[in-house]
Amino acid sequence: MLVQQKNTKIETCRYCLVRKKGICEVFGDQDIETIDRVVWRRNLVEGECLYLEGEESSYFFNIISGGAKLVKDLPDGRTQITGFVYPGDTIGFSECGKYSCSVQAITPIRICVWKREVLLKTLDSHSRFRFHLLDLIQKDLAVMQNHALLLGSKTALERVSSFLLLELERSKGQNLGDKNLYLTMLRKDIAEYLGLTVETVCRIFSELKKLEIIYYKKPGRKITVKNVEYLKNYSLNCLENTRI
Amino acid sequence: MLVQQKNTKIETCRYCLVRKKGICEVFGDQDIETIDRVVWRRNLVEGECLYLEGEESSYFFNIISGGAKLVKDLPDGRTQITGFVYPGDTIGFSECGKYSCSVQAITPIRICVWKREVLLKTLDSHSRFRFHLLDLIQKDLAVMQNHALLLGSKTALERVSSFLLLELERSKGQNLGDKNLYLTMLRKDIAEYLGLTVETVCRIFSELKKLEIIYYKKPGRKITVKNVEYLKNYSLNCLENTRI
DNA sequence: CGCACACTTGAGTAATGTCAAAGAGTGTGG
DNA sequence: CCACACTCTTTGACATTACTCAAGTGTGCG
Repeated sequence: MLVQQKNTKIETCRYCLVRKKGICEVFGDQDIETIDRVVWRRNLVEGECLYLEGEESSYFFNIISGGAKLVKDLPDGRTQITGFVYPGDTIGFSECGKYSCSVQAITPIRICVWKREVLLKTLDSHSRFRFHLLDLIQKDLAVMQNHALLLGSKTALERVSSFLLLELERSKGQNLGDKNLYLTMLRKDIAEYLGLTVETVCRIFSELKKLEIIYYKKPGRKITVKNVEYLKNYSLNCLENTRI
Repeated sequence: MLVQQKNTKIETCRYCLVRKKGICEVFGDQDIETIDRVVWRRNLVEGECLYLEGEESSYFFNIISGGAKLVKDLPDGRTQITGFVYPGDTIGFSECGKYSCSVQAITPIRICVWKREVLLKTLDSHSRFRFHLLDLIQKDLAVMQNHALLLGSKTALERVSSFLLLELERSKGQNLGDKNLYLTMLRKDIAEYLGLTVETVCRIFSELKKLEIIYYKKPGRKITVKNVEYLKNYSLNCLENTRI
């Protein structure tokens, strides 16, 4: 899956790919021109890190294209992926001036860079924006709580099912059918996100395939969900407050 | 551990027990008088729920005294505690207008109630408050990410050690010595917080006691940490970004 | 004093992890 | 264009951790 970087020469916020998603959707055409003058853009290759956990945080970032994972590491090499981010998502929230996790590109990505002070100044002068930003973080918090439920209480089958439903939901925007999803990340990433091993994730994938609940051919990236209801039963997403 | 409700008759924000903690610490004496006129207070008995996951959310709350747990349930009875809150902590953040988890008192508690609009209006007219609130939520998010690391990647021993260190940190405010901590919650709560069973939590407590890393007498609520370094090694809190 | 509830401990089990190896896709260089 | 090397995925056999079930201990409260 290739990410096109087109017409960087005339790239402006106004015609940004994520103009109507996430953080920027509250800005009118006039505001967005102001924003345009204070942000800039950057590319990262697959595998590159945007920042590391614990680093001094002076910037916020908006994903324009591609995907990245939020990572926390233990000293002995175990890692936990706390989330995946995609176009329109904002990252760089911090605690005590330090990033609380690392961000690594899982595809080539293009990002928009806001200096922290710029964002805060914008916050100060734009009432709708404040509430919008607050809503975004509250959503992040709710998503993390859901994920804690998954990690702390669900079985491997339930975790993988929940994950597939989230990915199916996320795929709605892209023009695969409403039963197809495309996994940007490796099995290893899925495992580290779900608190399982690669082998367990693979086994559950195979099992779901054997039960004809999902279907996929060899590369295993494009998945067709043949029976959403079963997946929902397995996932126990009781309150349906899914979405990434 | 009894929670005193004293002089409710003349209770004002100015002399509030959490005047200098959490959300209110940014307010000057003049601001706090304004706040005083728009908030009110409420008591809950042990075990009572403040609100339930999925409920329409119109309020924010500040814990004045006592402790509560944030809970998410699965349809079959399994539950995950996503956090504990104590005096000075603010709860009620929501997603799409609904609370993202339930809140249940683990001791008698007294809370301060802010209507959502009041908080937002205050936000709008008080610059320092906005950044403070943003900081608070970012901290919550960082704490949840740490907890996801614990739930997804740590062993039972590591989880319990991490938990004890967090509780030790939290006990700094109370005047137990710097090696003592008091657990407000049941073993069952600890288990549901750490994604383990009661039995496993008990076994690890016993093991740590046998190794003389911690010490406690029968009720098992007051714990003395005899060897913090061992606990830190076990916990793998690599970046030390602990605190609840 | 005795009941209820929380905590603790033990024995056996089930779920997931570990280790190992094979299969499949992709890219590189001869 | 093919062969080789690399990485990712998948599967199998076995090990281990944590769970389940059960019983016993202790404490506080009526």
